[in-house]
Amino acid sequence: MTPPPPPVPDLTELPDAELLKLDHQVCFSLQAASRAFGGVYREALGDLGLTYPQYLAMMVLWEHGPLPVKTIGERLHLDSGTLSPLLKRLEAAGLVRRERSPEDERSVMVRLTDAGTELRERALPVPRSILRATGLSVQEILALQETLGRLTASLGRVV
Amino acid sequence: MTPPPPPVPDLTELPDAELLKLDHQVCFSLQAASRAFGGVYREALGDLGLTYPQYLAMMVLWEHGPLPVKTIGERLHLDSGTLSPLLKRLEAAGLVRRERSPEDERSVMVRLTDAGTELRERALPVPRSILRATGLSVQEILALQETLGRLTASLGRVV
DNA sequence: CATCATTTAGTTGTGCGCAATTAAATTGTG
DNA sequence: CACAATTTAATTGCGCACAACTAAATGATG
Repeated sequence: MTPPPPPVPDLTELPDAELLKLDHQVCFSLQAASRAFGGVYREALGDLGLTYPQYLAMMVLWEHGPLPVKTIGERLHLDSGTLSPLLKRLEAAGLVRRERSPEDERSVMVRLTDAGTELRERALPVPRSILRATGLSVQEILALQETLGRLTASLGRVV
Repeated sequence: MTPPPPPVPDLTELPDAELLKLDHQVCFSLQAASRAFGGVYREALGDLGLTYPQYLAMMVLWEHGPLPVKTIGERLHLDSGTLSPLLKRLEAAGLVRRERSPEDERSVMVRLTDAGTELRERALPVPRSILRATGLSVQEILALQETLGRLTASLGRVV
């Protein structure tokens, strides 16, 4: 990928103008990729009637079974301000039910309905088509995720 | 869409169930990093009274001078549905003026006010602090950008 | 030149993402 | 036990992203 390690500039040596460009590019690249993913997912998930964040929430439930809102939020790094309306929409679509936990009345358990469980079958082929659309090899994807993980940790906003 | 020899990633060996796990979603890593950037930018730009998308728009104007809305949108891959209210907010903040072009009355020219031009000085140290916050080396950043660029191109949603 | 198509912004509506606040239940402590 | 602190969701408000639509100006065509 980058076989020859040429004179590698340190951040402290670069002029502001250069940093401005670099900064612009890296954040912009990130958002552009994120937005491109959004478009592909919108197409892939349109038939299922899910948005991408809704799909993420469904995946957590498919994988782990009934969970309180808090746990879903931890898995997705989302707070109740985002999740509450999202889960309400999933409930309105008949995919989940929300009911307060008997043992702890603060907590709201979210569980799949039959329709929500069955939707998993139709969602199974989605990841493969998405990954194929990236044009990246498995190794590249893993390397990318590793870098992004470190980046996110450094930026320190795990929420 | 991709007539040239498709460099098919080696995904065929992994079972669907494995792919469907949250941990294997590149997109999730990407969005997490993107949101983490948002948080850091929010802190860095708070003093300037700018959001990150507003900062991007200001950067385009700082770099290129007065531009029609359409051109700003092309630079940032944003449409009028996003830009119109954003530019209105910048105008309300006294940073830009918007006036219809005399030679083409359809087009709206956006130009910096004095306050908008002067804001650039206060924005200059932002990129360095952002890049430092990433914890990545310059070569890692360049490699990341390269991968993200290919990714975005493959996903094919440049706008 | 009259009409239709295209271009350019704006508007509306939906759905995040997040900060700040509120309300209720639970826990901890004197 | 009483009361303060904490936990858990929900709500409100703001801004962005995008689709779908509208309105106005311009360009193209017969």
